[in-house]
Amino acid sequence: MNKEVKIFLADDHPIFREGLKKIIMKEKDFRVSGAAATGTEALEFIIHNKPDVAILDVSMPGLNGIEVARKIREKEIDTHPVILTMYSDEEYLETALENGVTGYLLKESTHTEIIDCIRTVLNGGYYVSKELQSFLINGSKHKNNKTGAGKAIETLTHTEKQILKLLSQNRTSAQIAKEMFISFRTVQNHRMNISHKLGIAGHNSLLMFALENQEIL
Amino acid sequence: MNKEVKIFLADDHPIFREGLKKIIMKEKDFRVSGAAATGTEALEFIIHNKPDVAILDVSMPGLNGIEVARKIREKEIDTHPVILTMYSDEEYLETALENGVTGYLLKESTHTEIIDCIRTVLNGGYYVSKELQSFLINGSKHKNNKTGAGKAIETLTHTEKQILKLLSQNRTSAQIAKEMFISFRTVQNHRMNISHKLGIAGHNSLLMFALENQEIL
DNA sequence: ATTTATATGAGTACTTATACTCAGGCAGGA
DNA sequence: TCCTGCCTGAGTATAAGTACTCATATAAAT
Repeated sequence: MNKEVKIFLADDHPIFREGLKKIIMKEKDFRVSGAAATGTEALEFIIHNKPDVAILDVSMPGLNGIEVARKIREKEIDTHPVILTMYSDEEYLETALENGVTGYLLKESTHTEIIDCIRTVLNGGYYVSKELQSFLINGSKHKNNKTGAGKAIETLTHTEKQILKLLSQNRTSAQIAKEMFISFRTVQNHRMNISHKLGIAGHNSLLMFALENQEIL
Repeated sequence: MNKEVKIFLADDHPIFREGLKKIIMKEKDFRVSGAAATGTEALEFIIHNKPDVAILDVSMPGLNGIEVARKIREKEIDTHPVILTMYSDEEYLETALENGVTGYLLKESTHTEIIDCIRTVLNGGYYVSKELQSFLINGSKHKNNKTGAGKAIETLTHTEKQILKLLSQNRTSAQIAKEMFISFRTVQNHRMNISHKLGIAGHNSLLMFALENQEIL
């Protein structure tokens, strides 16, 4: 592993680029081989220079970081894309993972986390920032939907859709049970089944889904 | 003018602090005399060390950058506060200027802009990032949609609004506590206080409110 | 006829949110 | 100085959701 690791940076904030560069250059075997402020520039550089790792901001002019990652995979370039973002947004993470991203960092990350992440993806592993790991638990296992929530909804049965609809009106399981003349345990079971079908998990995540999709239920 | 200029940095993102530090240290007469990740730490350092310039992030745990600036003026400390923020938000700029801020930079700023800004405020001048200067000229106010909820929201304190905002991103109390460096019991207390102020009660009702009003938080 | 999907119900454990209570610290105003 | 508002933290109790397990019944599909 004594070869020098080429790392590329893309972020539209000059200060951030400087900070990242400084952190990376503290590692003796790492080298910053280039930097860009837009997704388009980034992709061009990556295609021509094939760095080992590309650290990509999500919000950039032109292509965003996730789109750059997708292009990297489409063109079968041997560069590990690492996403670096301000927000701990579940949806971004999922989309990123679906597009071949193997490292996902928040800008709150410490030096150690950044270096850990780079080394992990270099070794072929996945690295997701601690704050986001709760989202990950079910996300990568099954389900490749989420690009079209509508598709996933179609796999739900009539009863399940009915429960989702009532959920979106902020009813509790007990209230739904009463309205549907079934046990509240049955409602809970349906909720779990729905969550599994949709590939979601965690507190309130089903409620959030119901709210976001209430017009197509 | 041959005295060394002491500059202090406050930002909760380690990468950003590194980047800023690097940019500032390229100037021979500038020195980074300290850095902090929270507003409270920042204020303490500024009081004790009285740097010439304090570069303050807006969104930080504890006090935010603008609050730190206000404290600096209240305590009549001879430090020039410079606000550094992600968002080109008119309201923030106004509040900042009202609180004695003489420099207002966006995180998109280039090296040159940052250095220019520091030199300008050192000379007693005002520096506002180009992207924001339009707001200064036509001091227009196109806000205030008092939808009833809007009025209630205005009675909330800054901390309460921050918690509501995080809630709207589907964070749990424990996650919010971690992000704000406070106990999750305190978060729960804030949630109860918010509910009382807004006149709402019951499971998920606060989450629902946060979701419905997330764009005006 | 066996499998499969669906609907129903329950046991158990754990996490999270709501709803009270109380209290200390700190800053600003009357 | 006292009072008030805000932030902080905790004790206790209850309600609700999540996450697994298991079981039964029925209808449709193979």
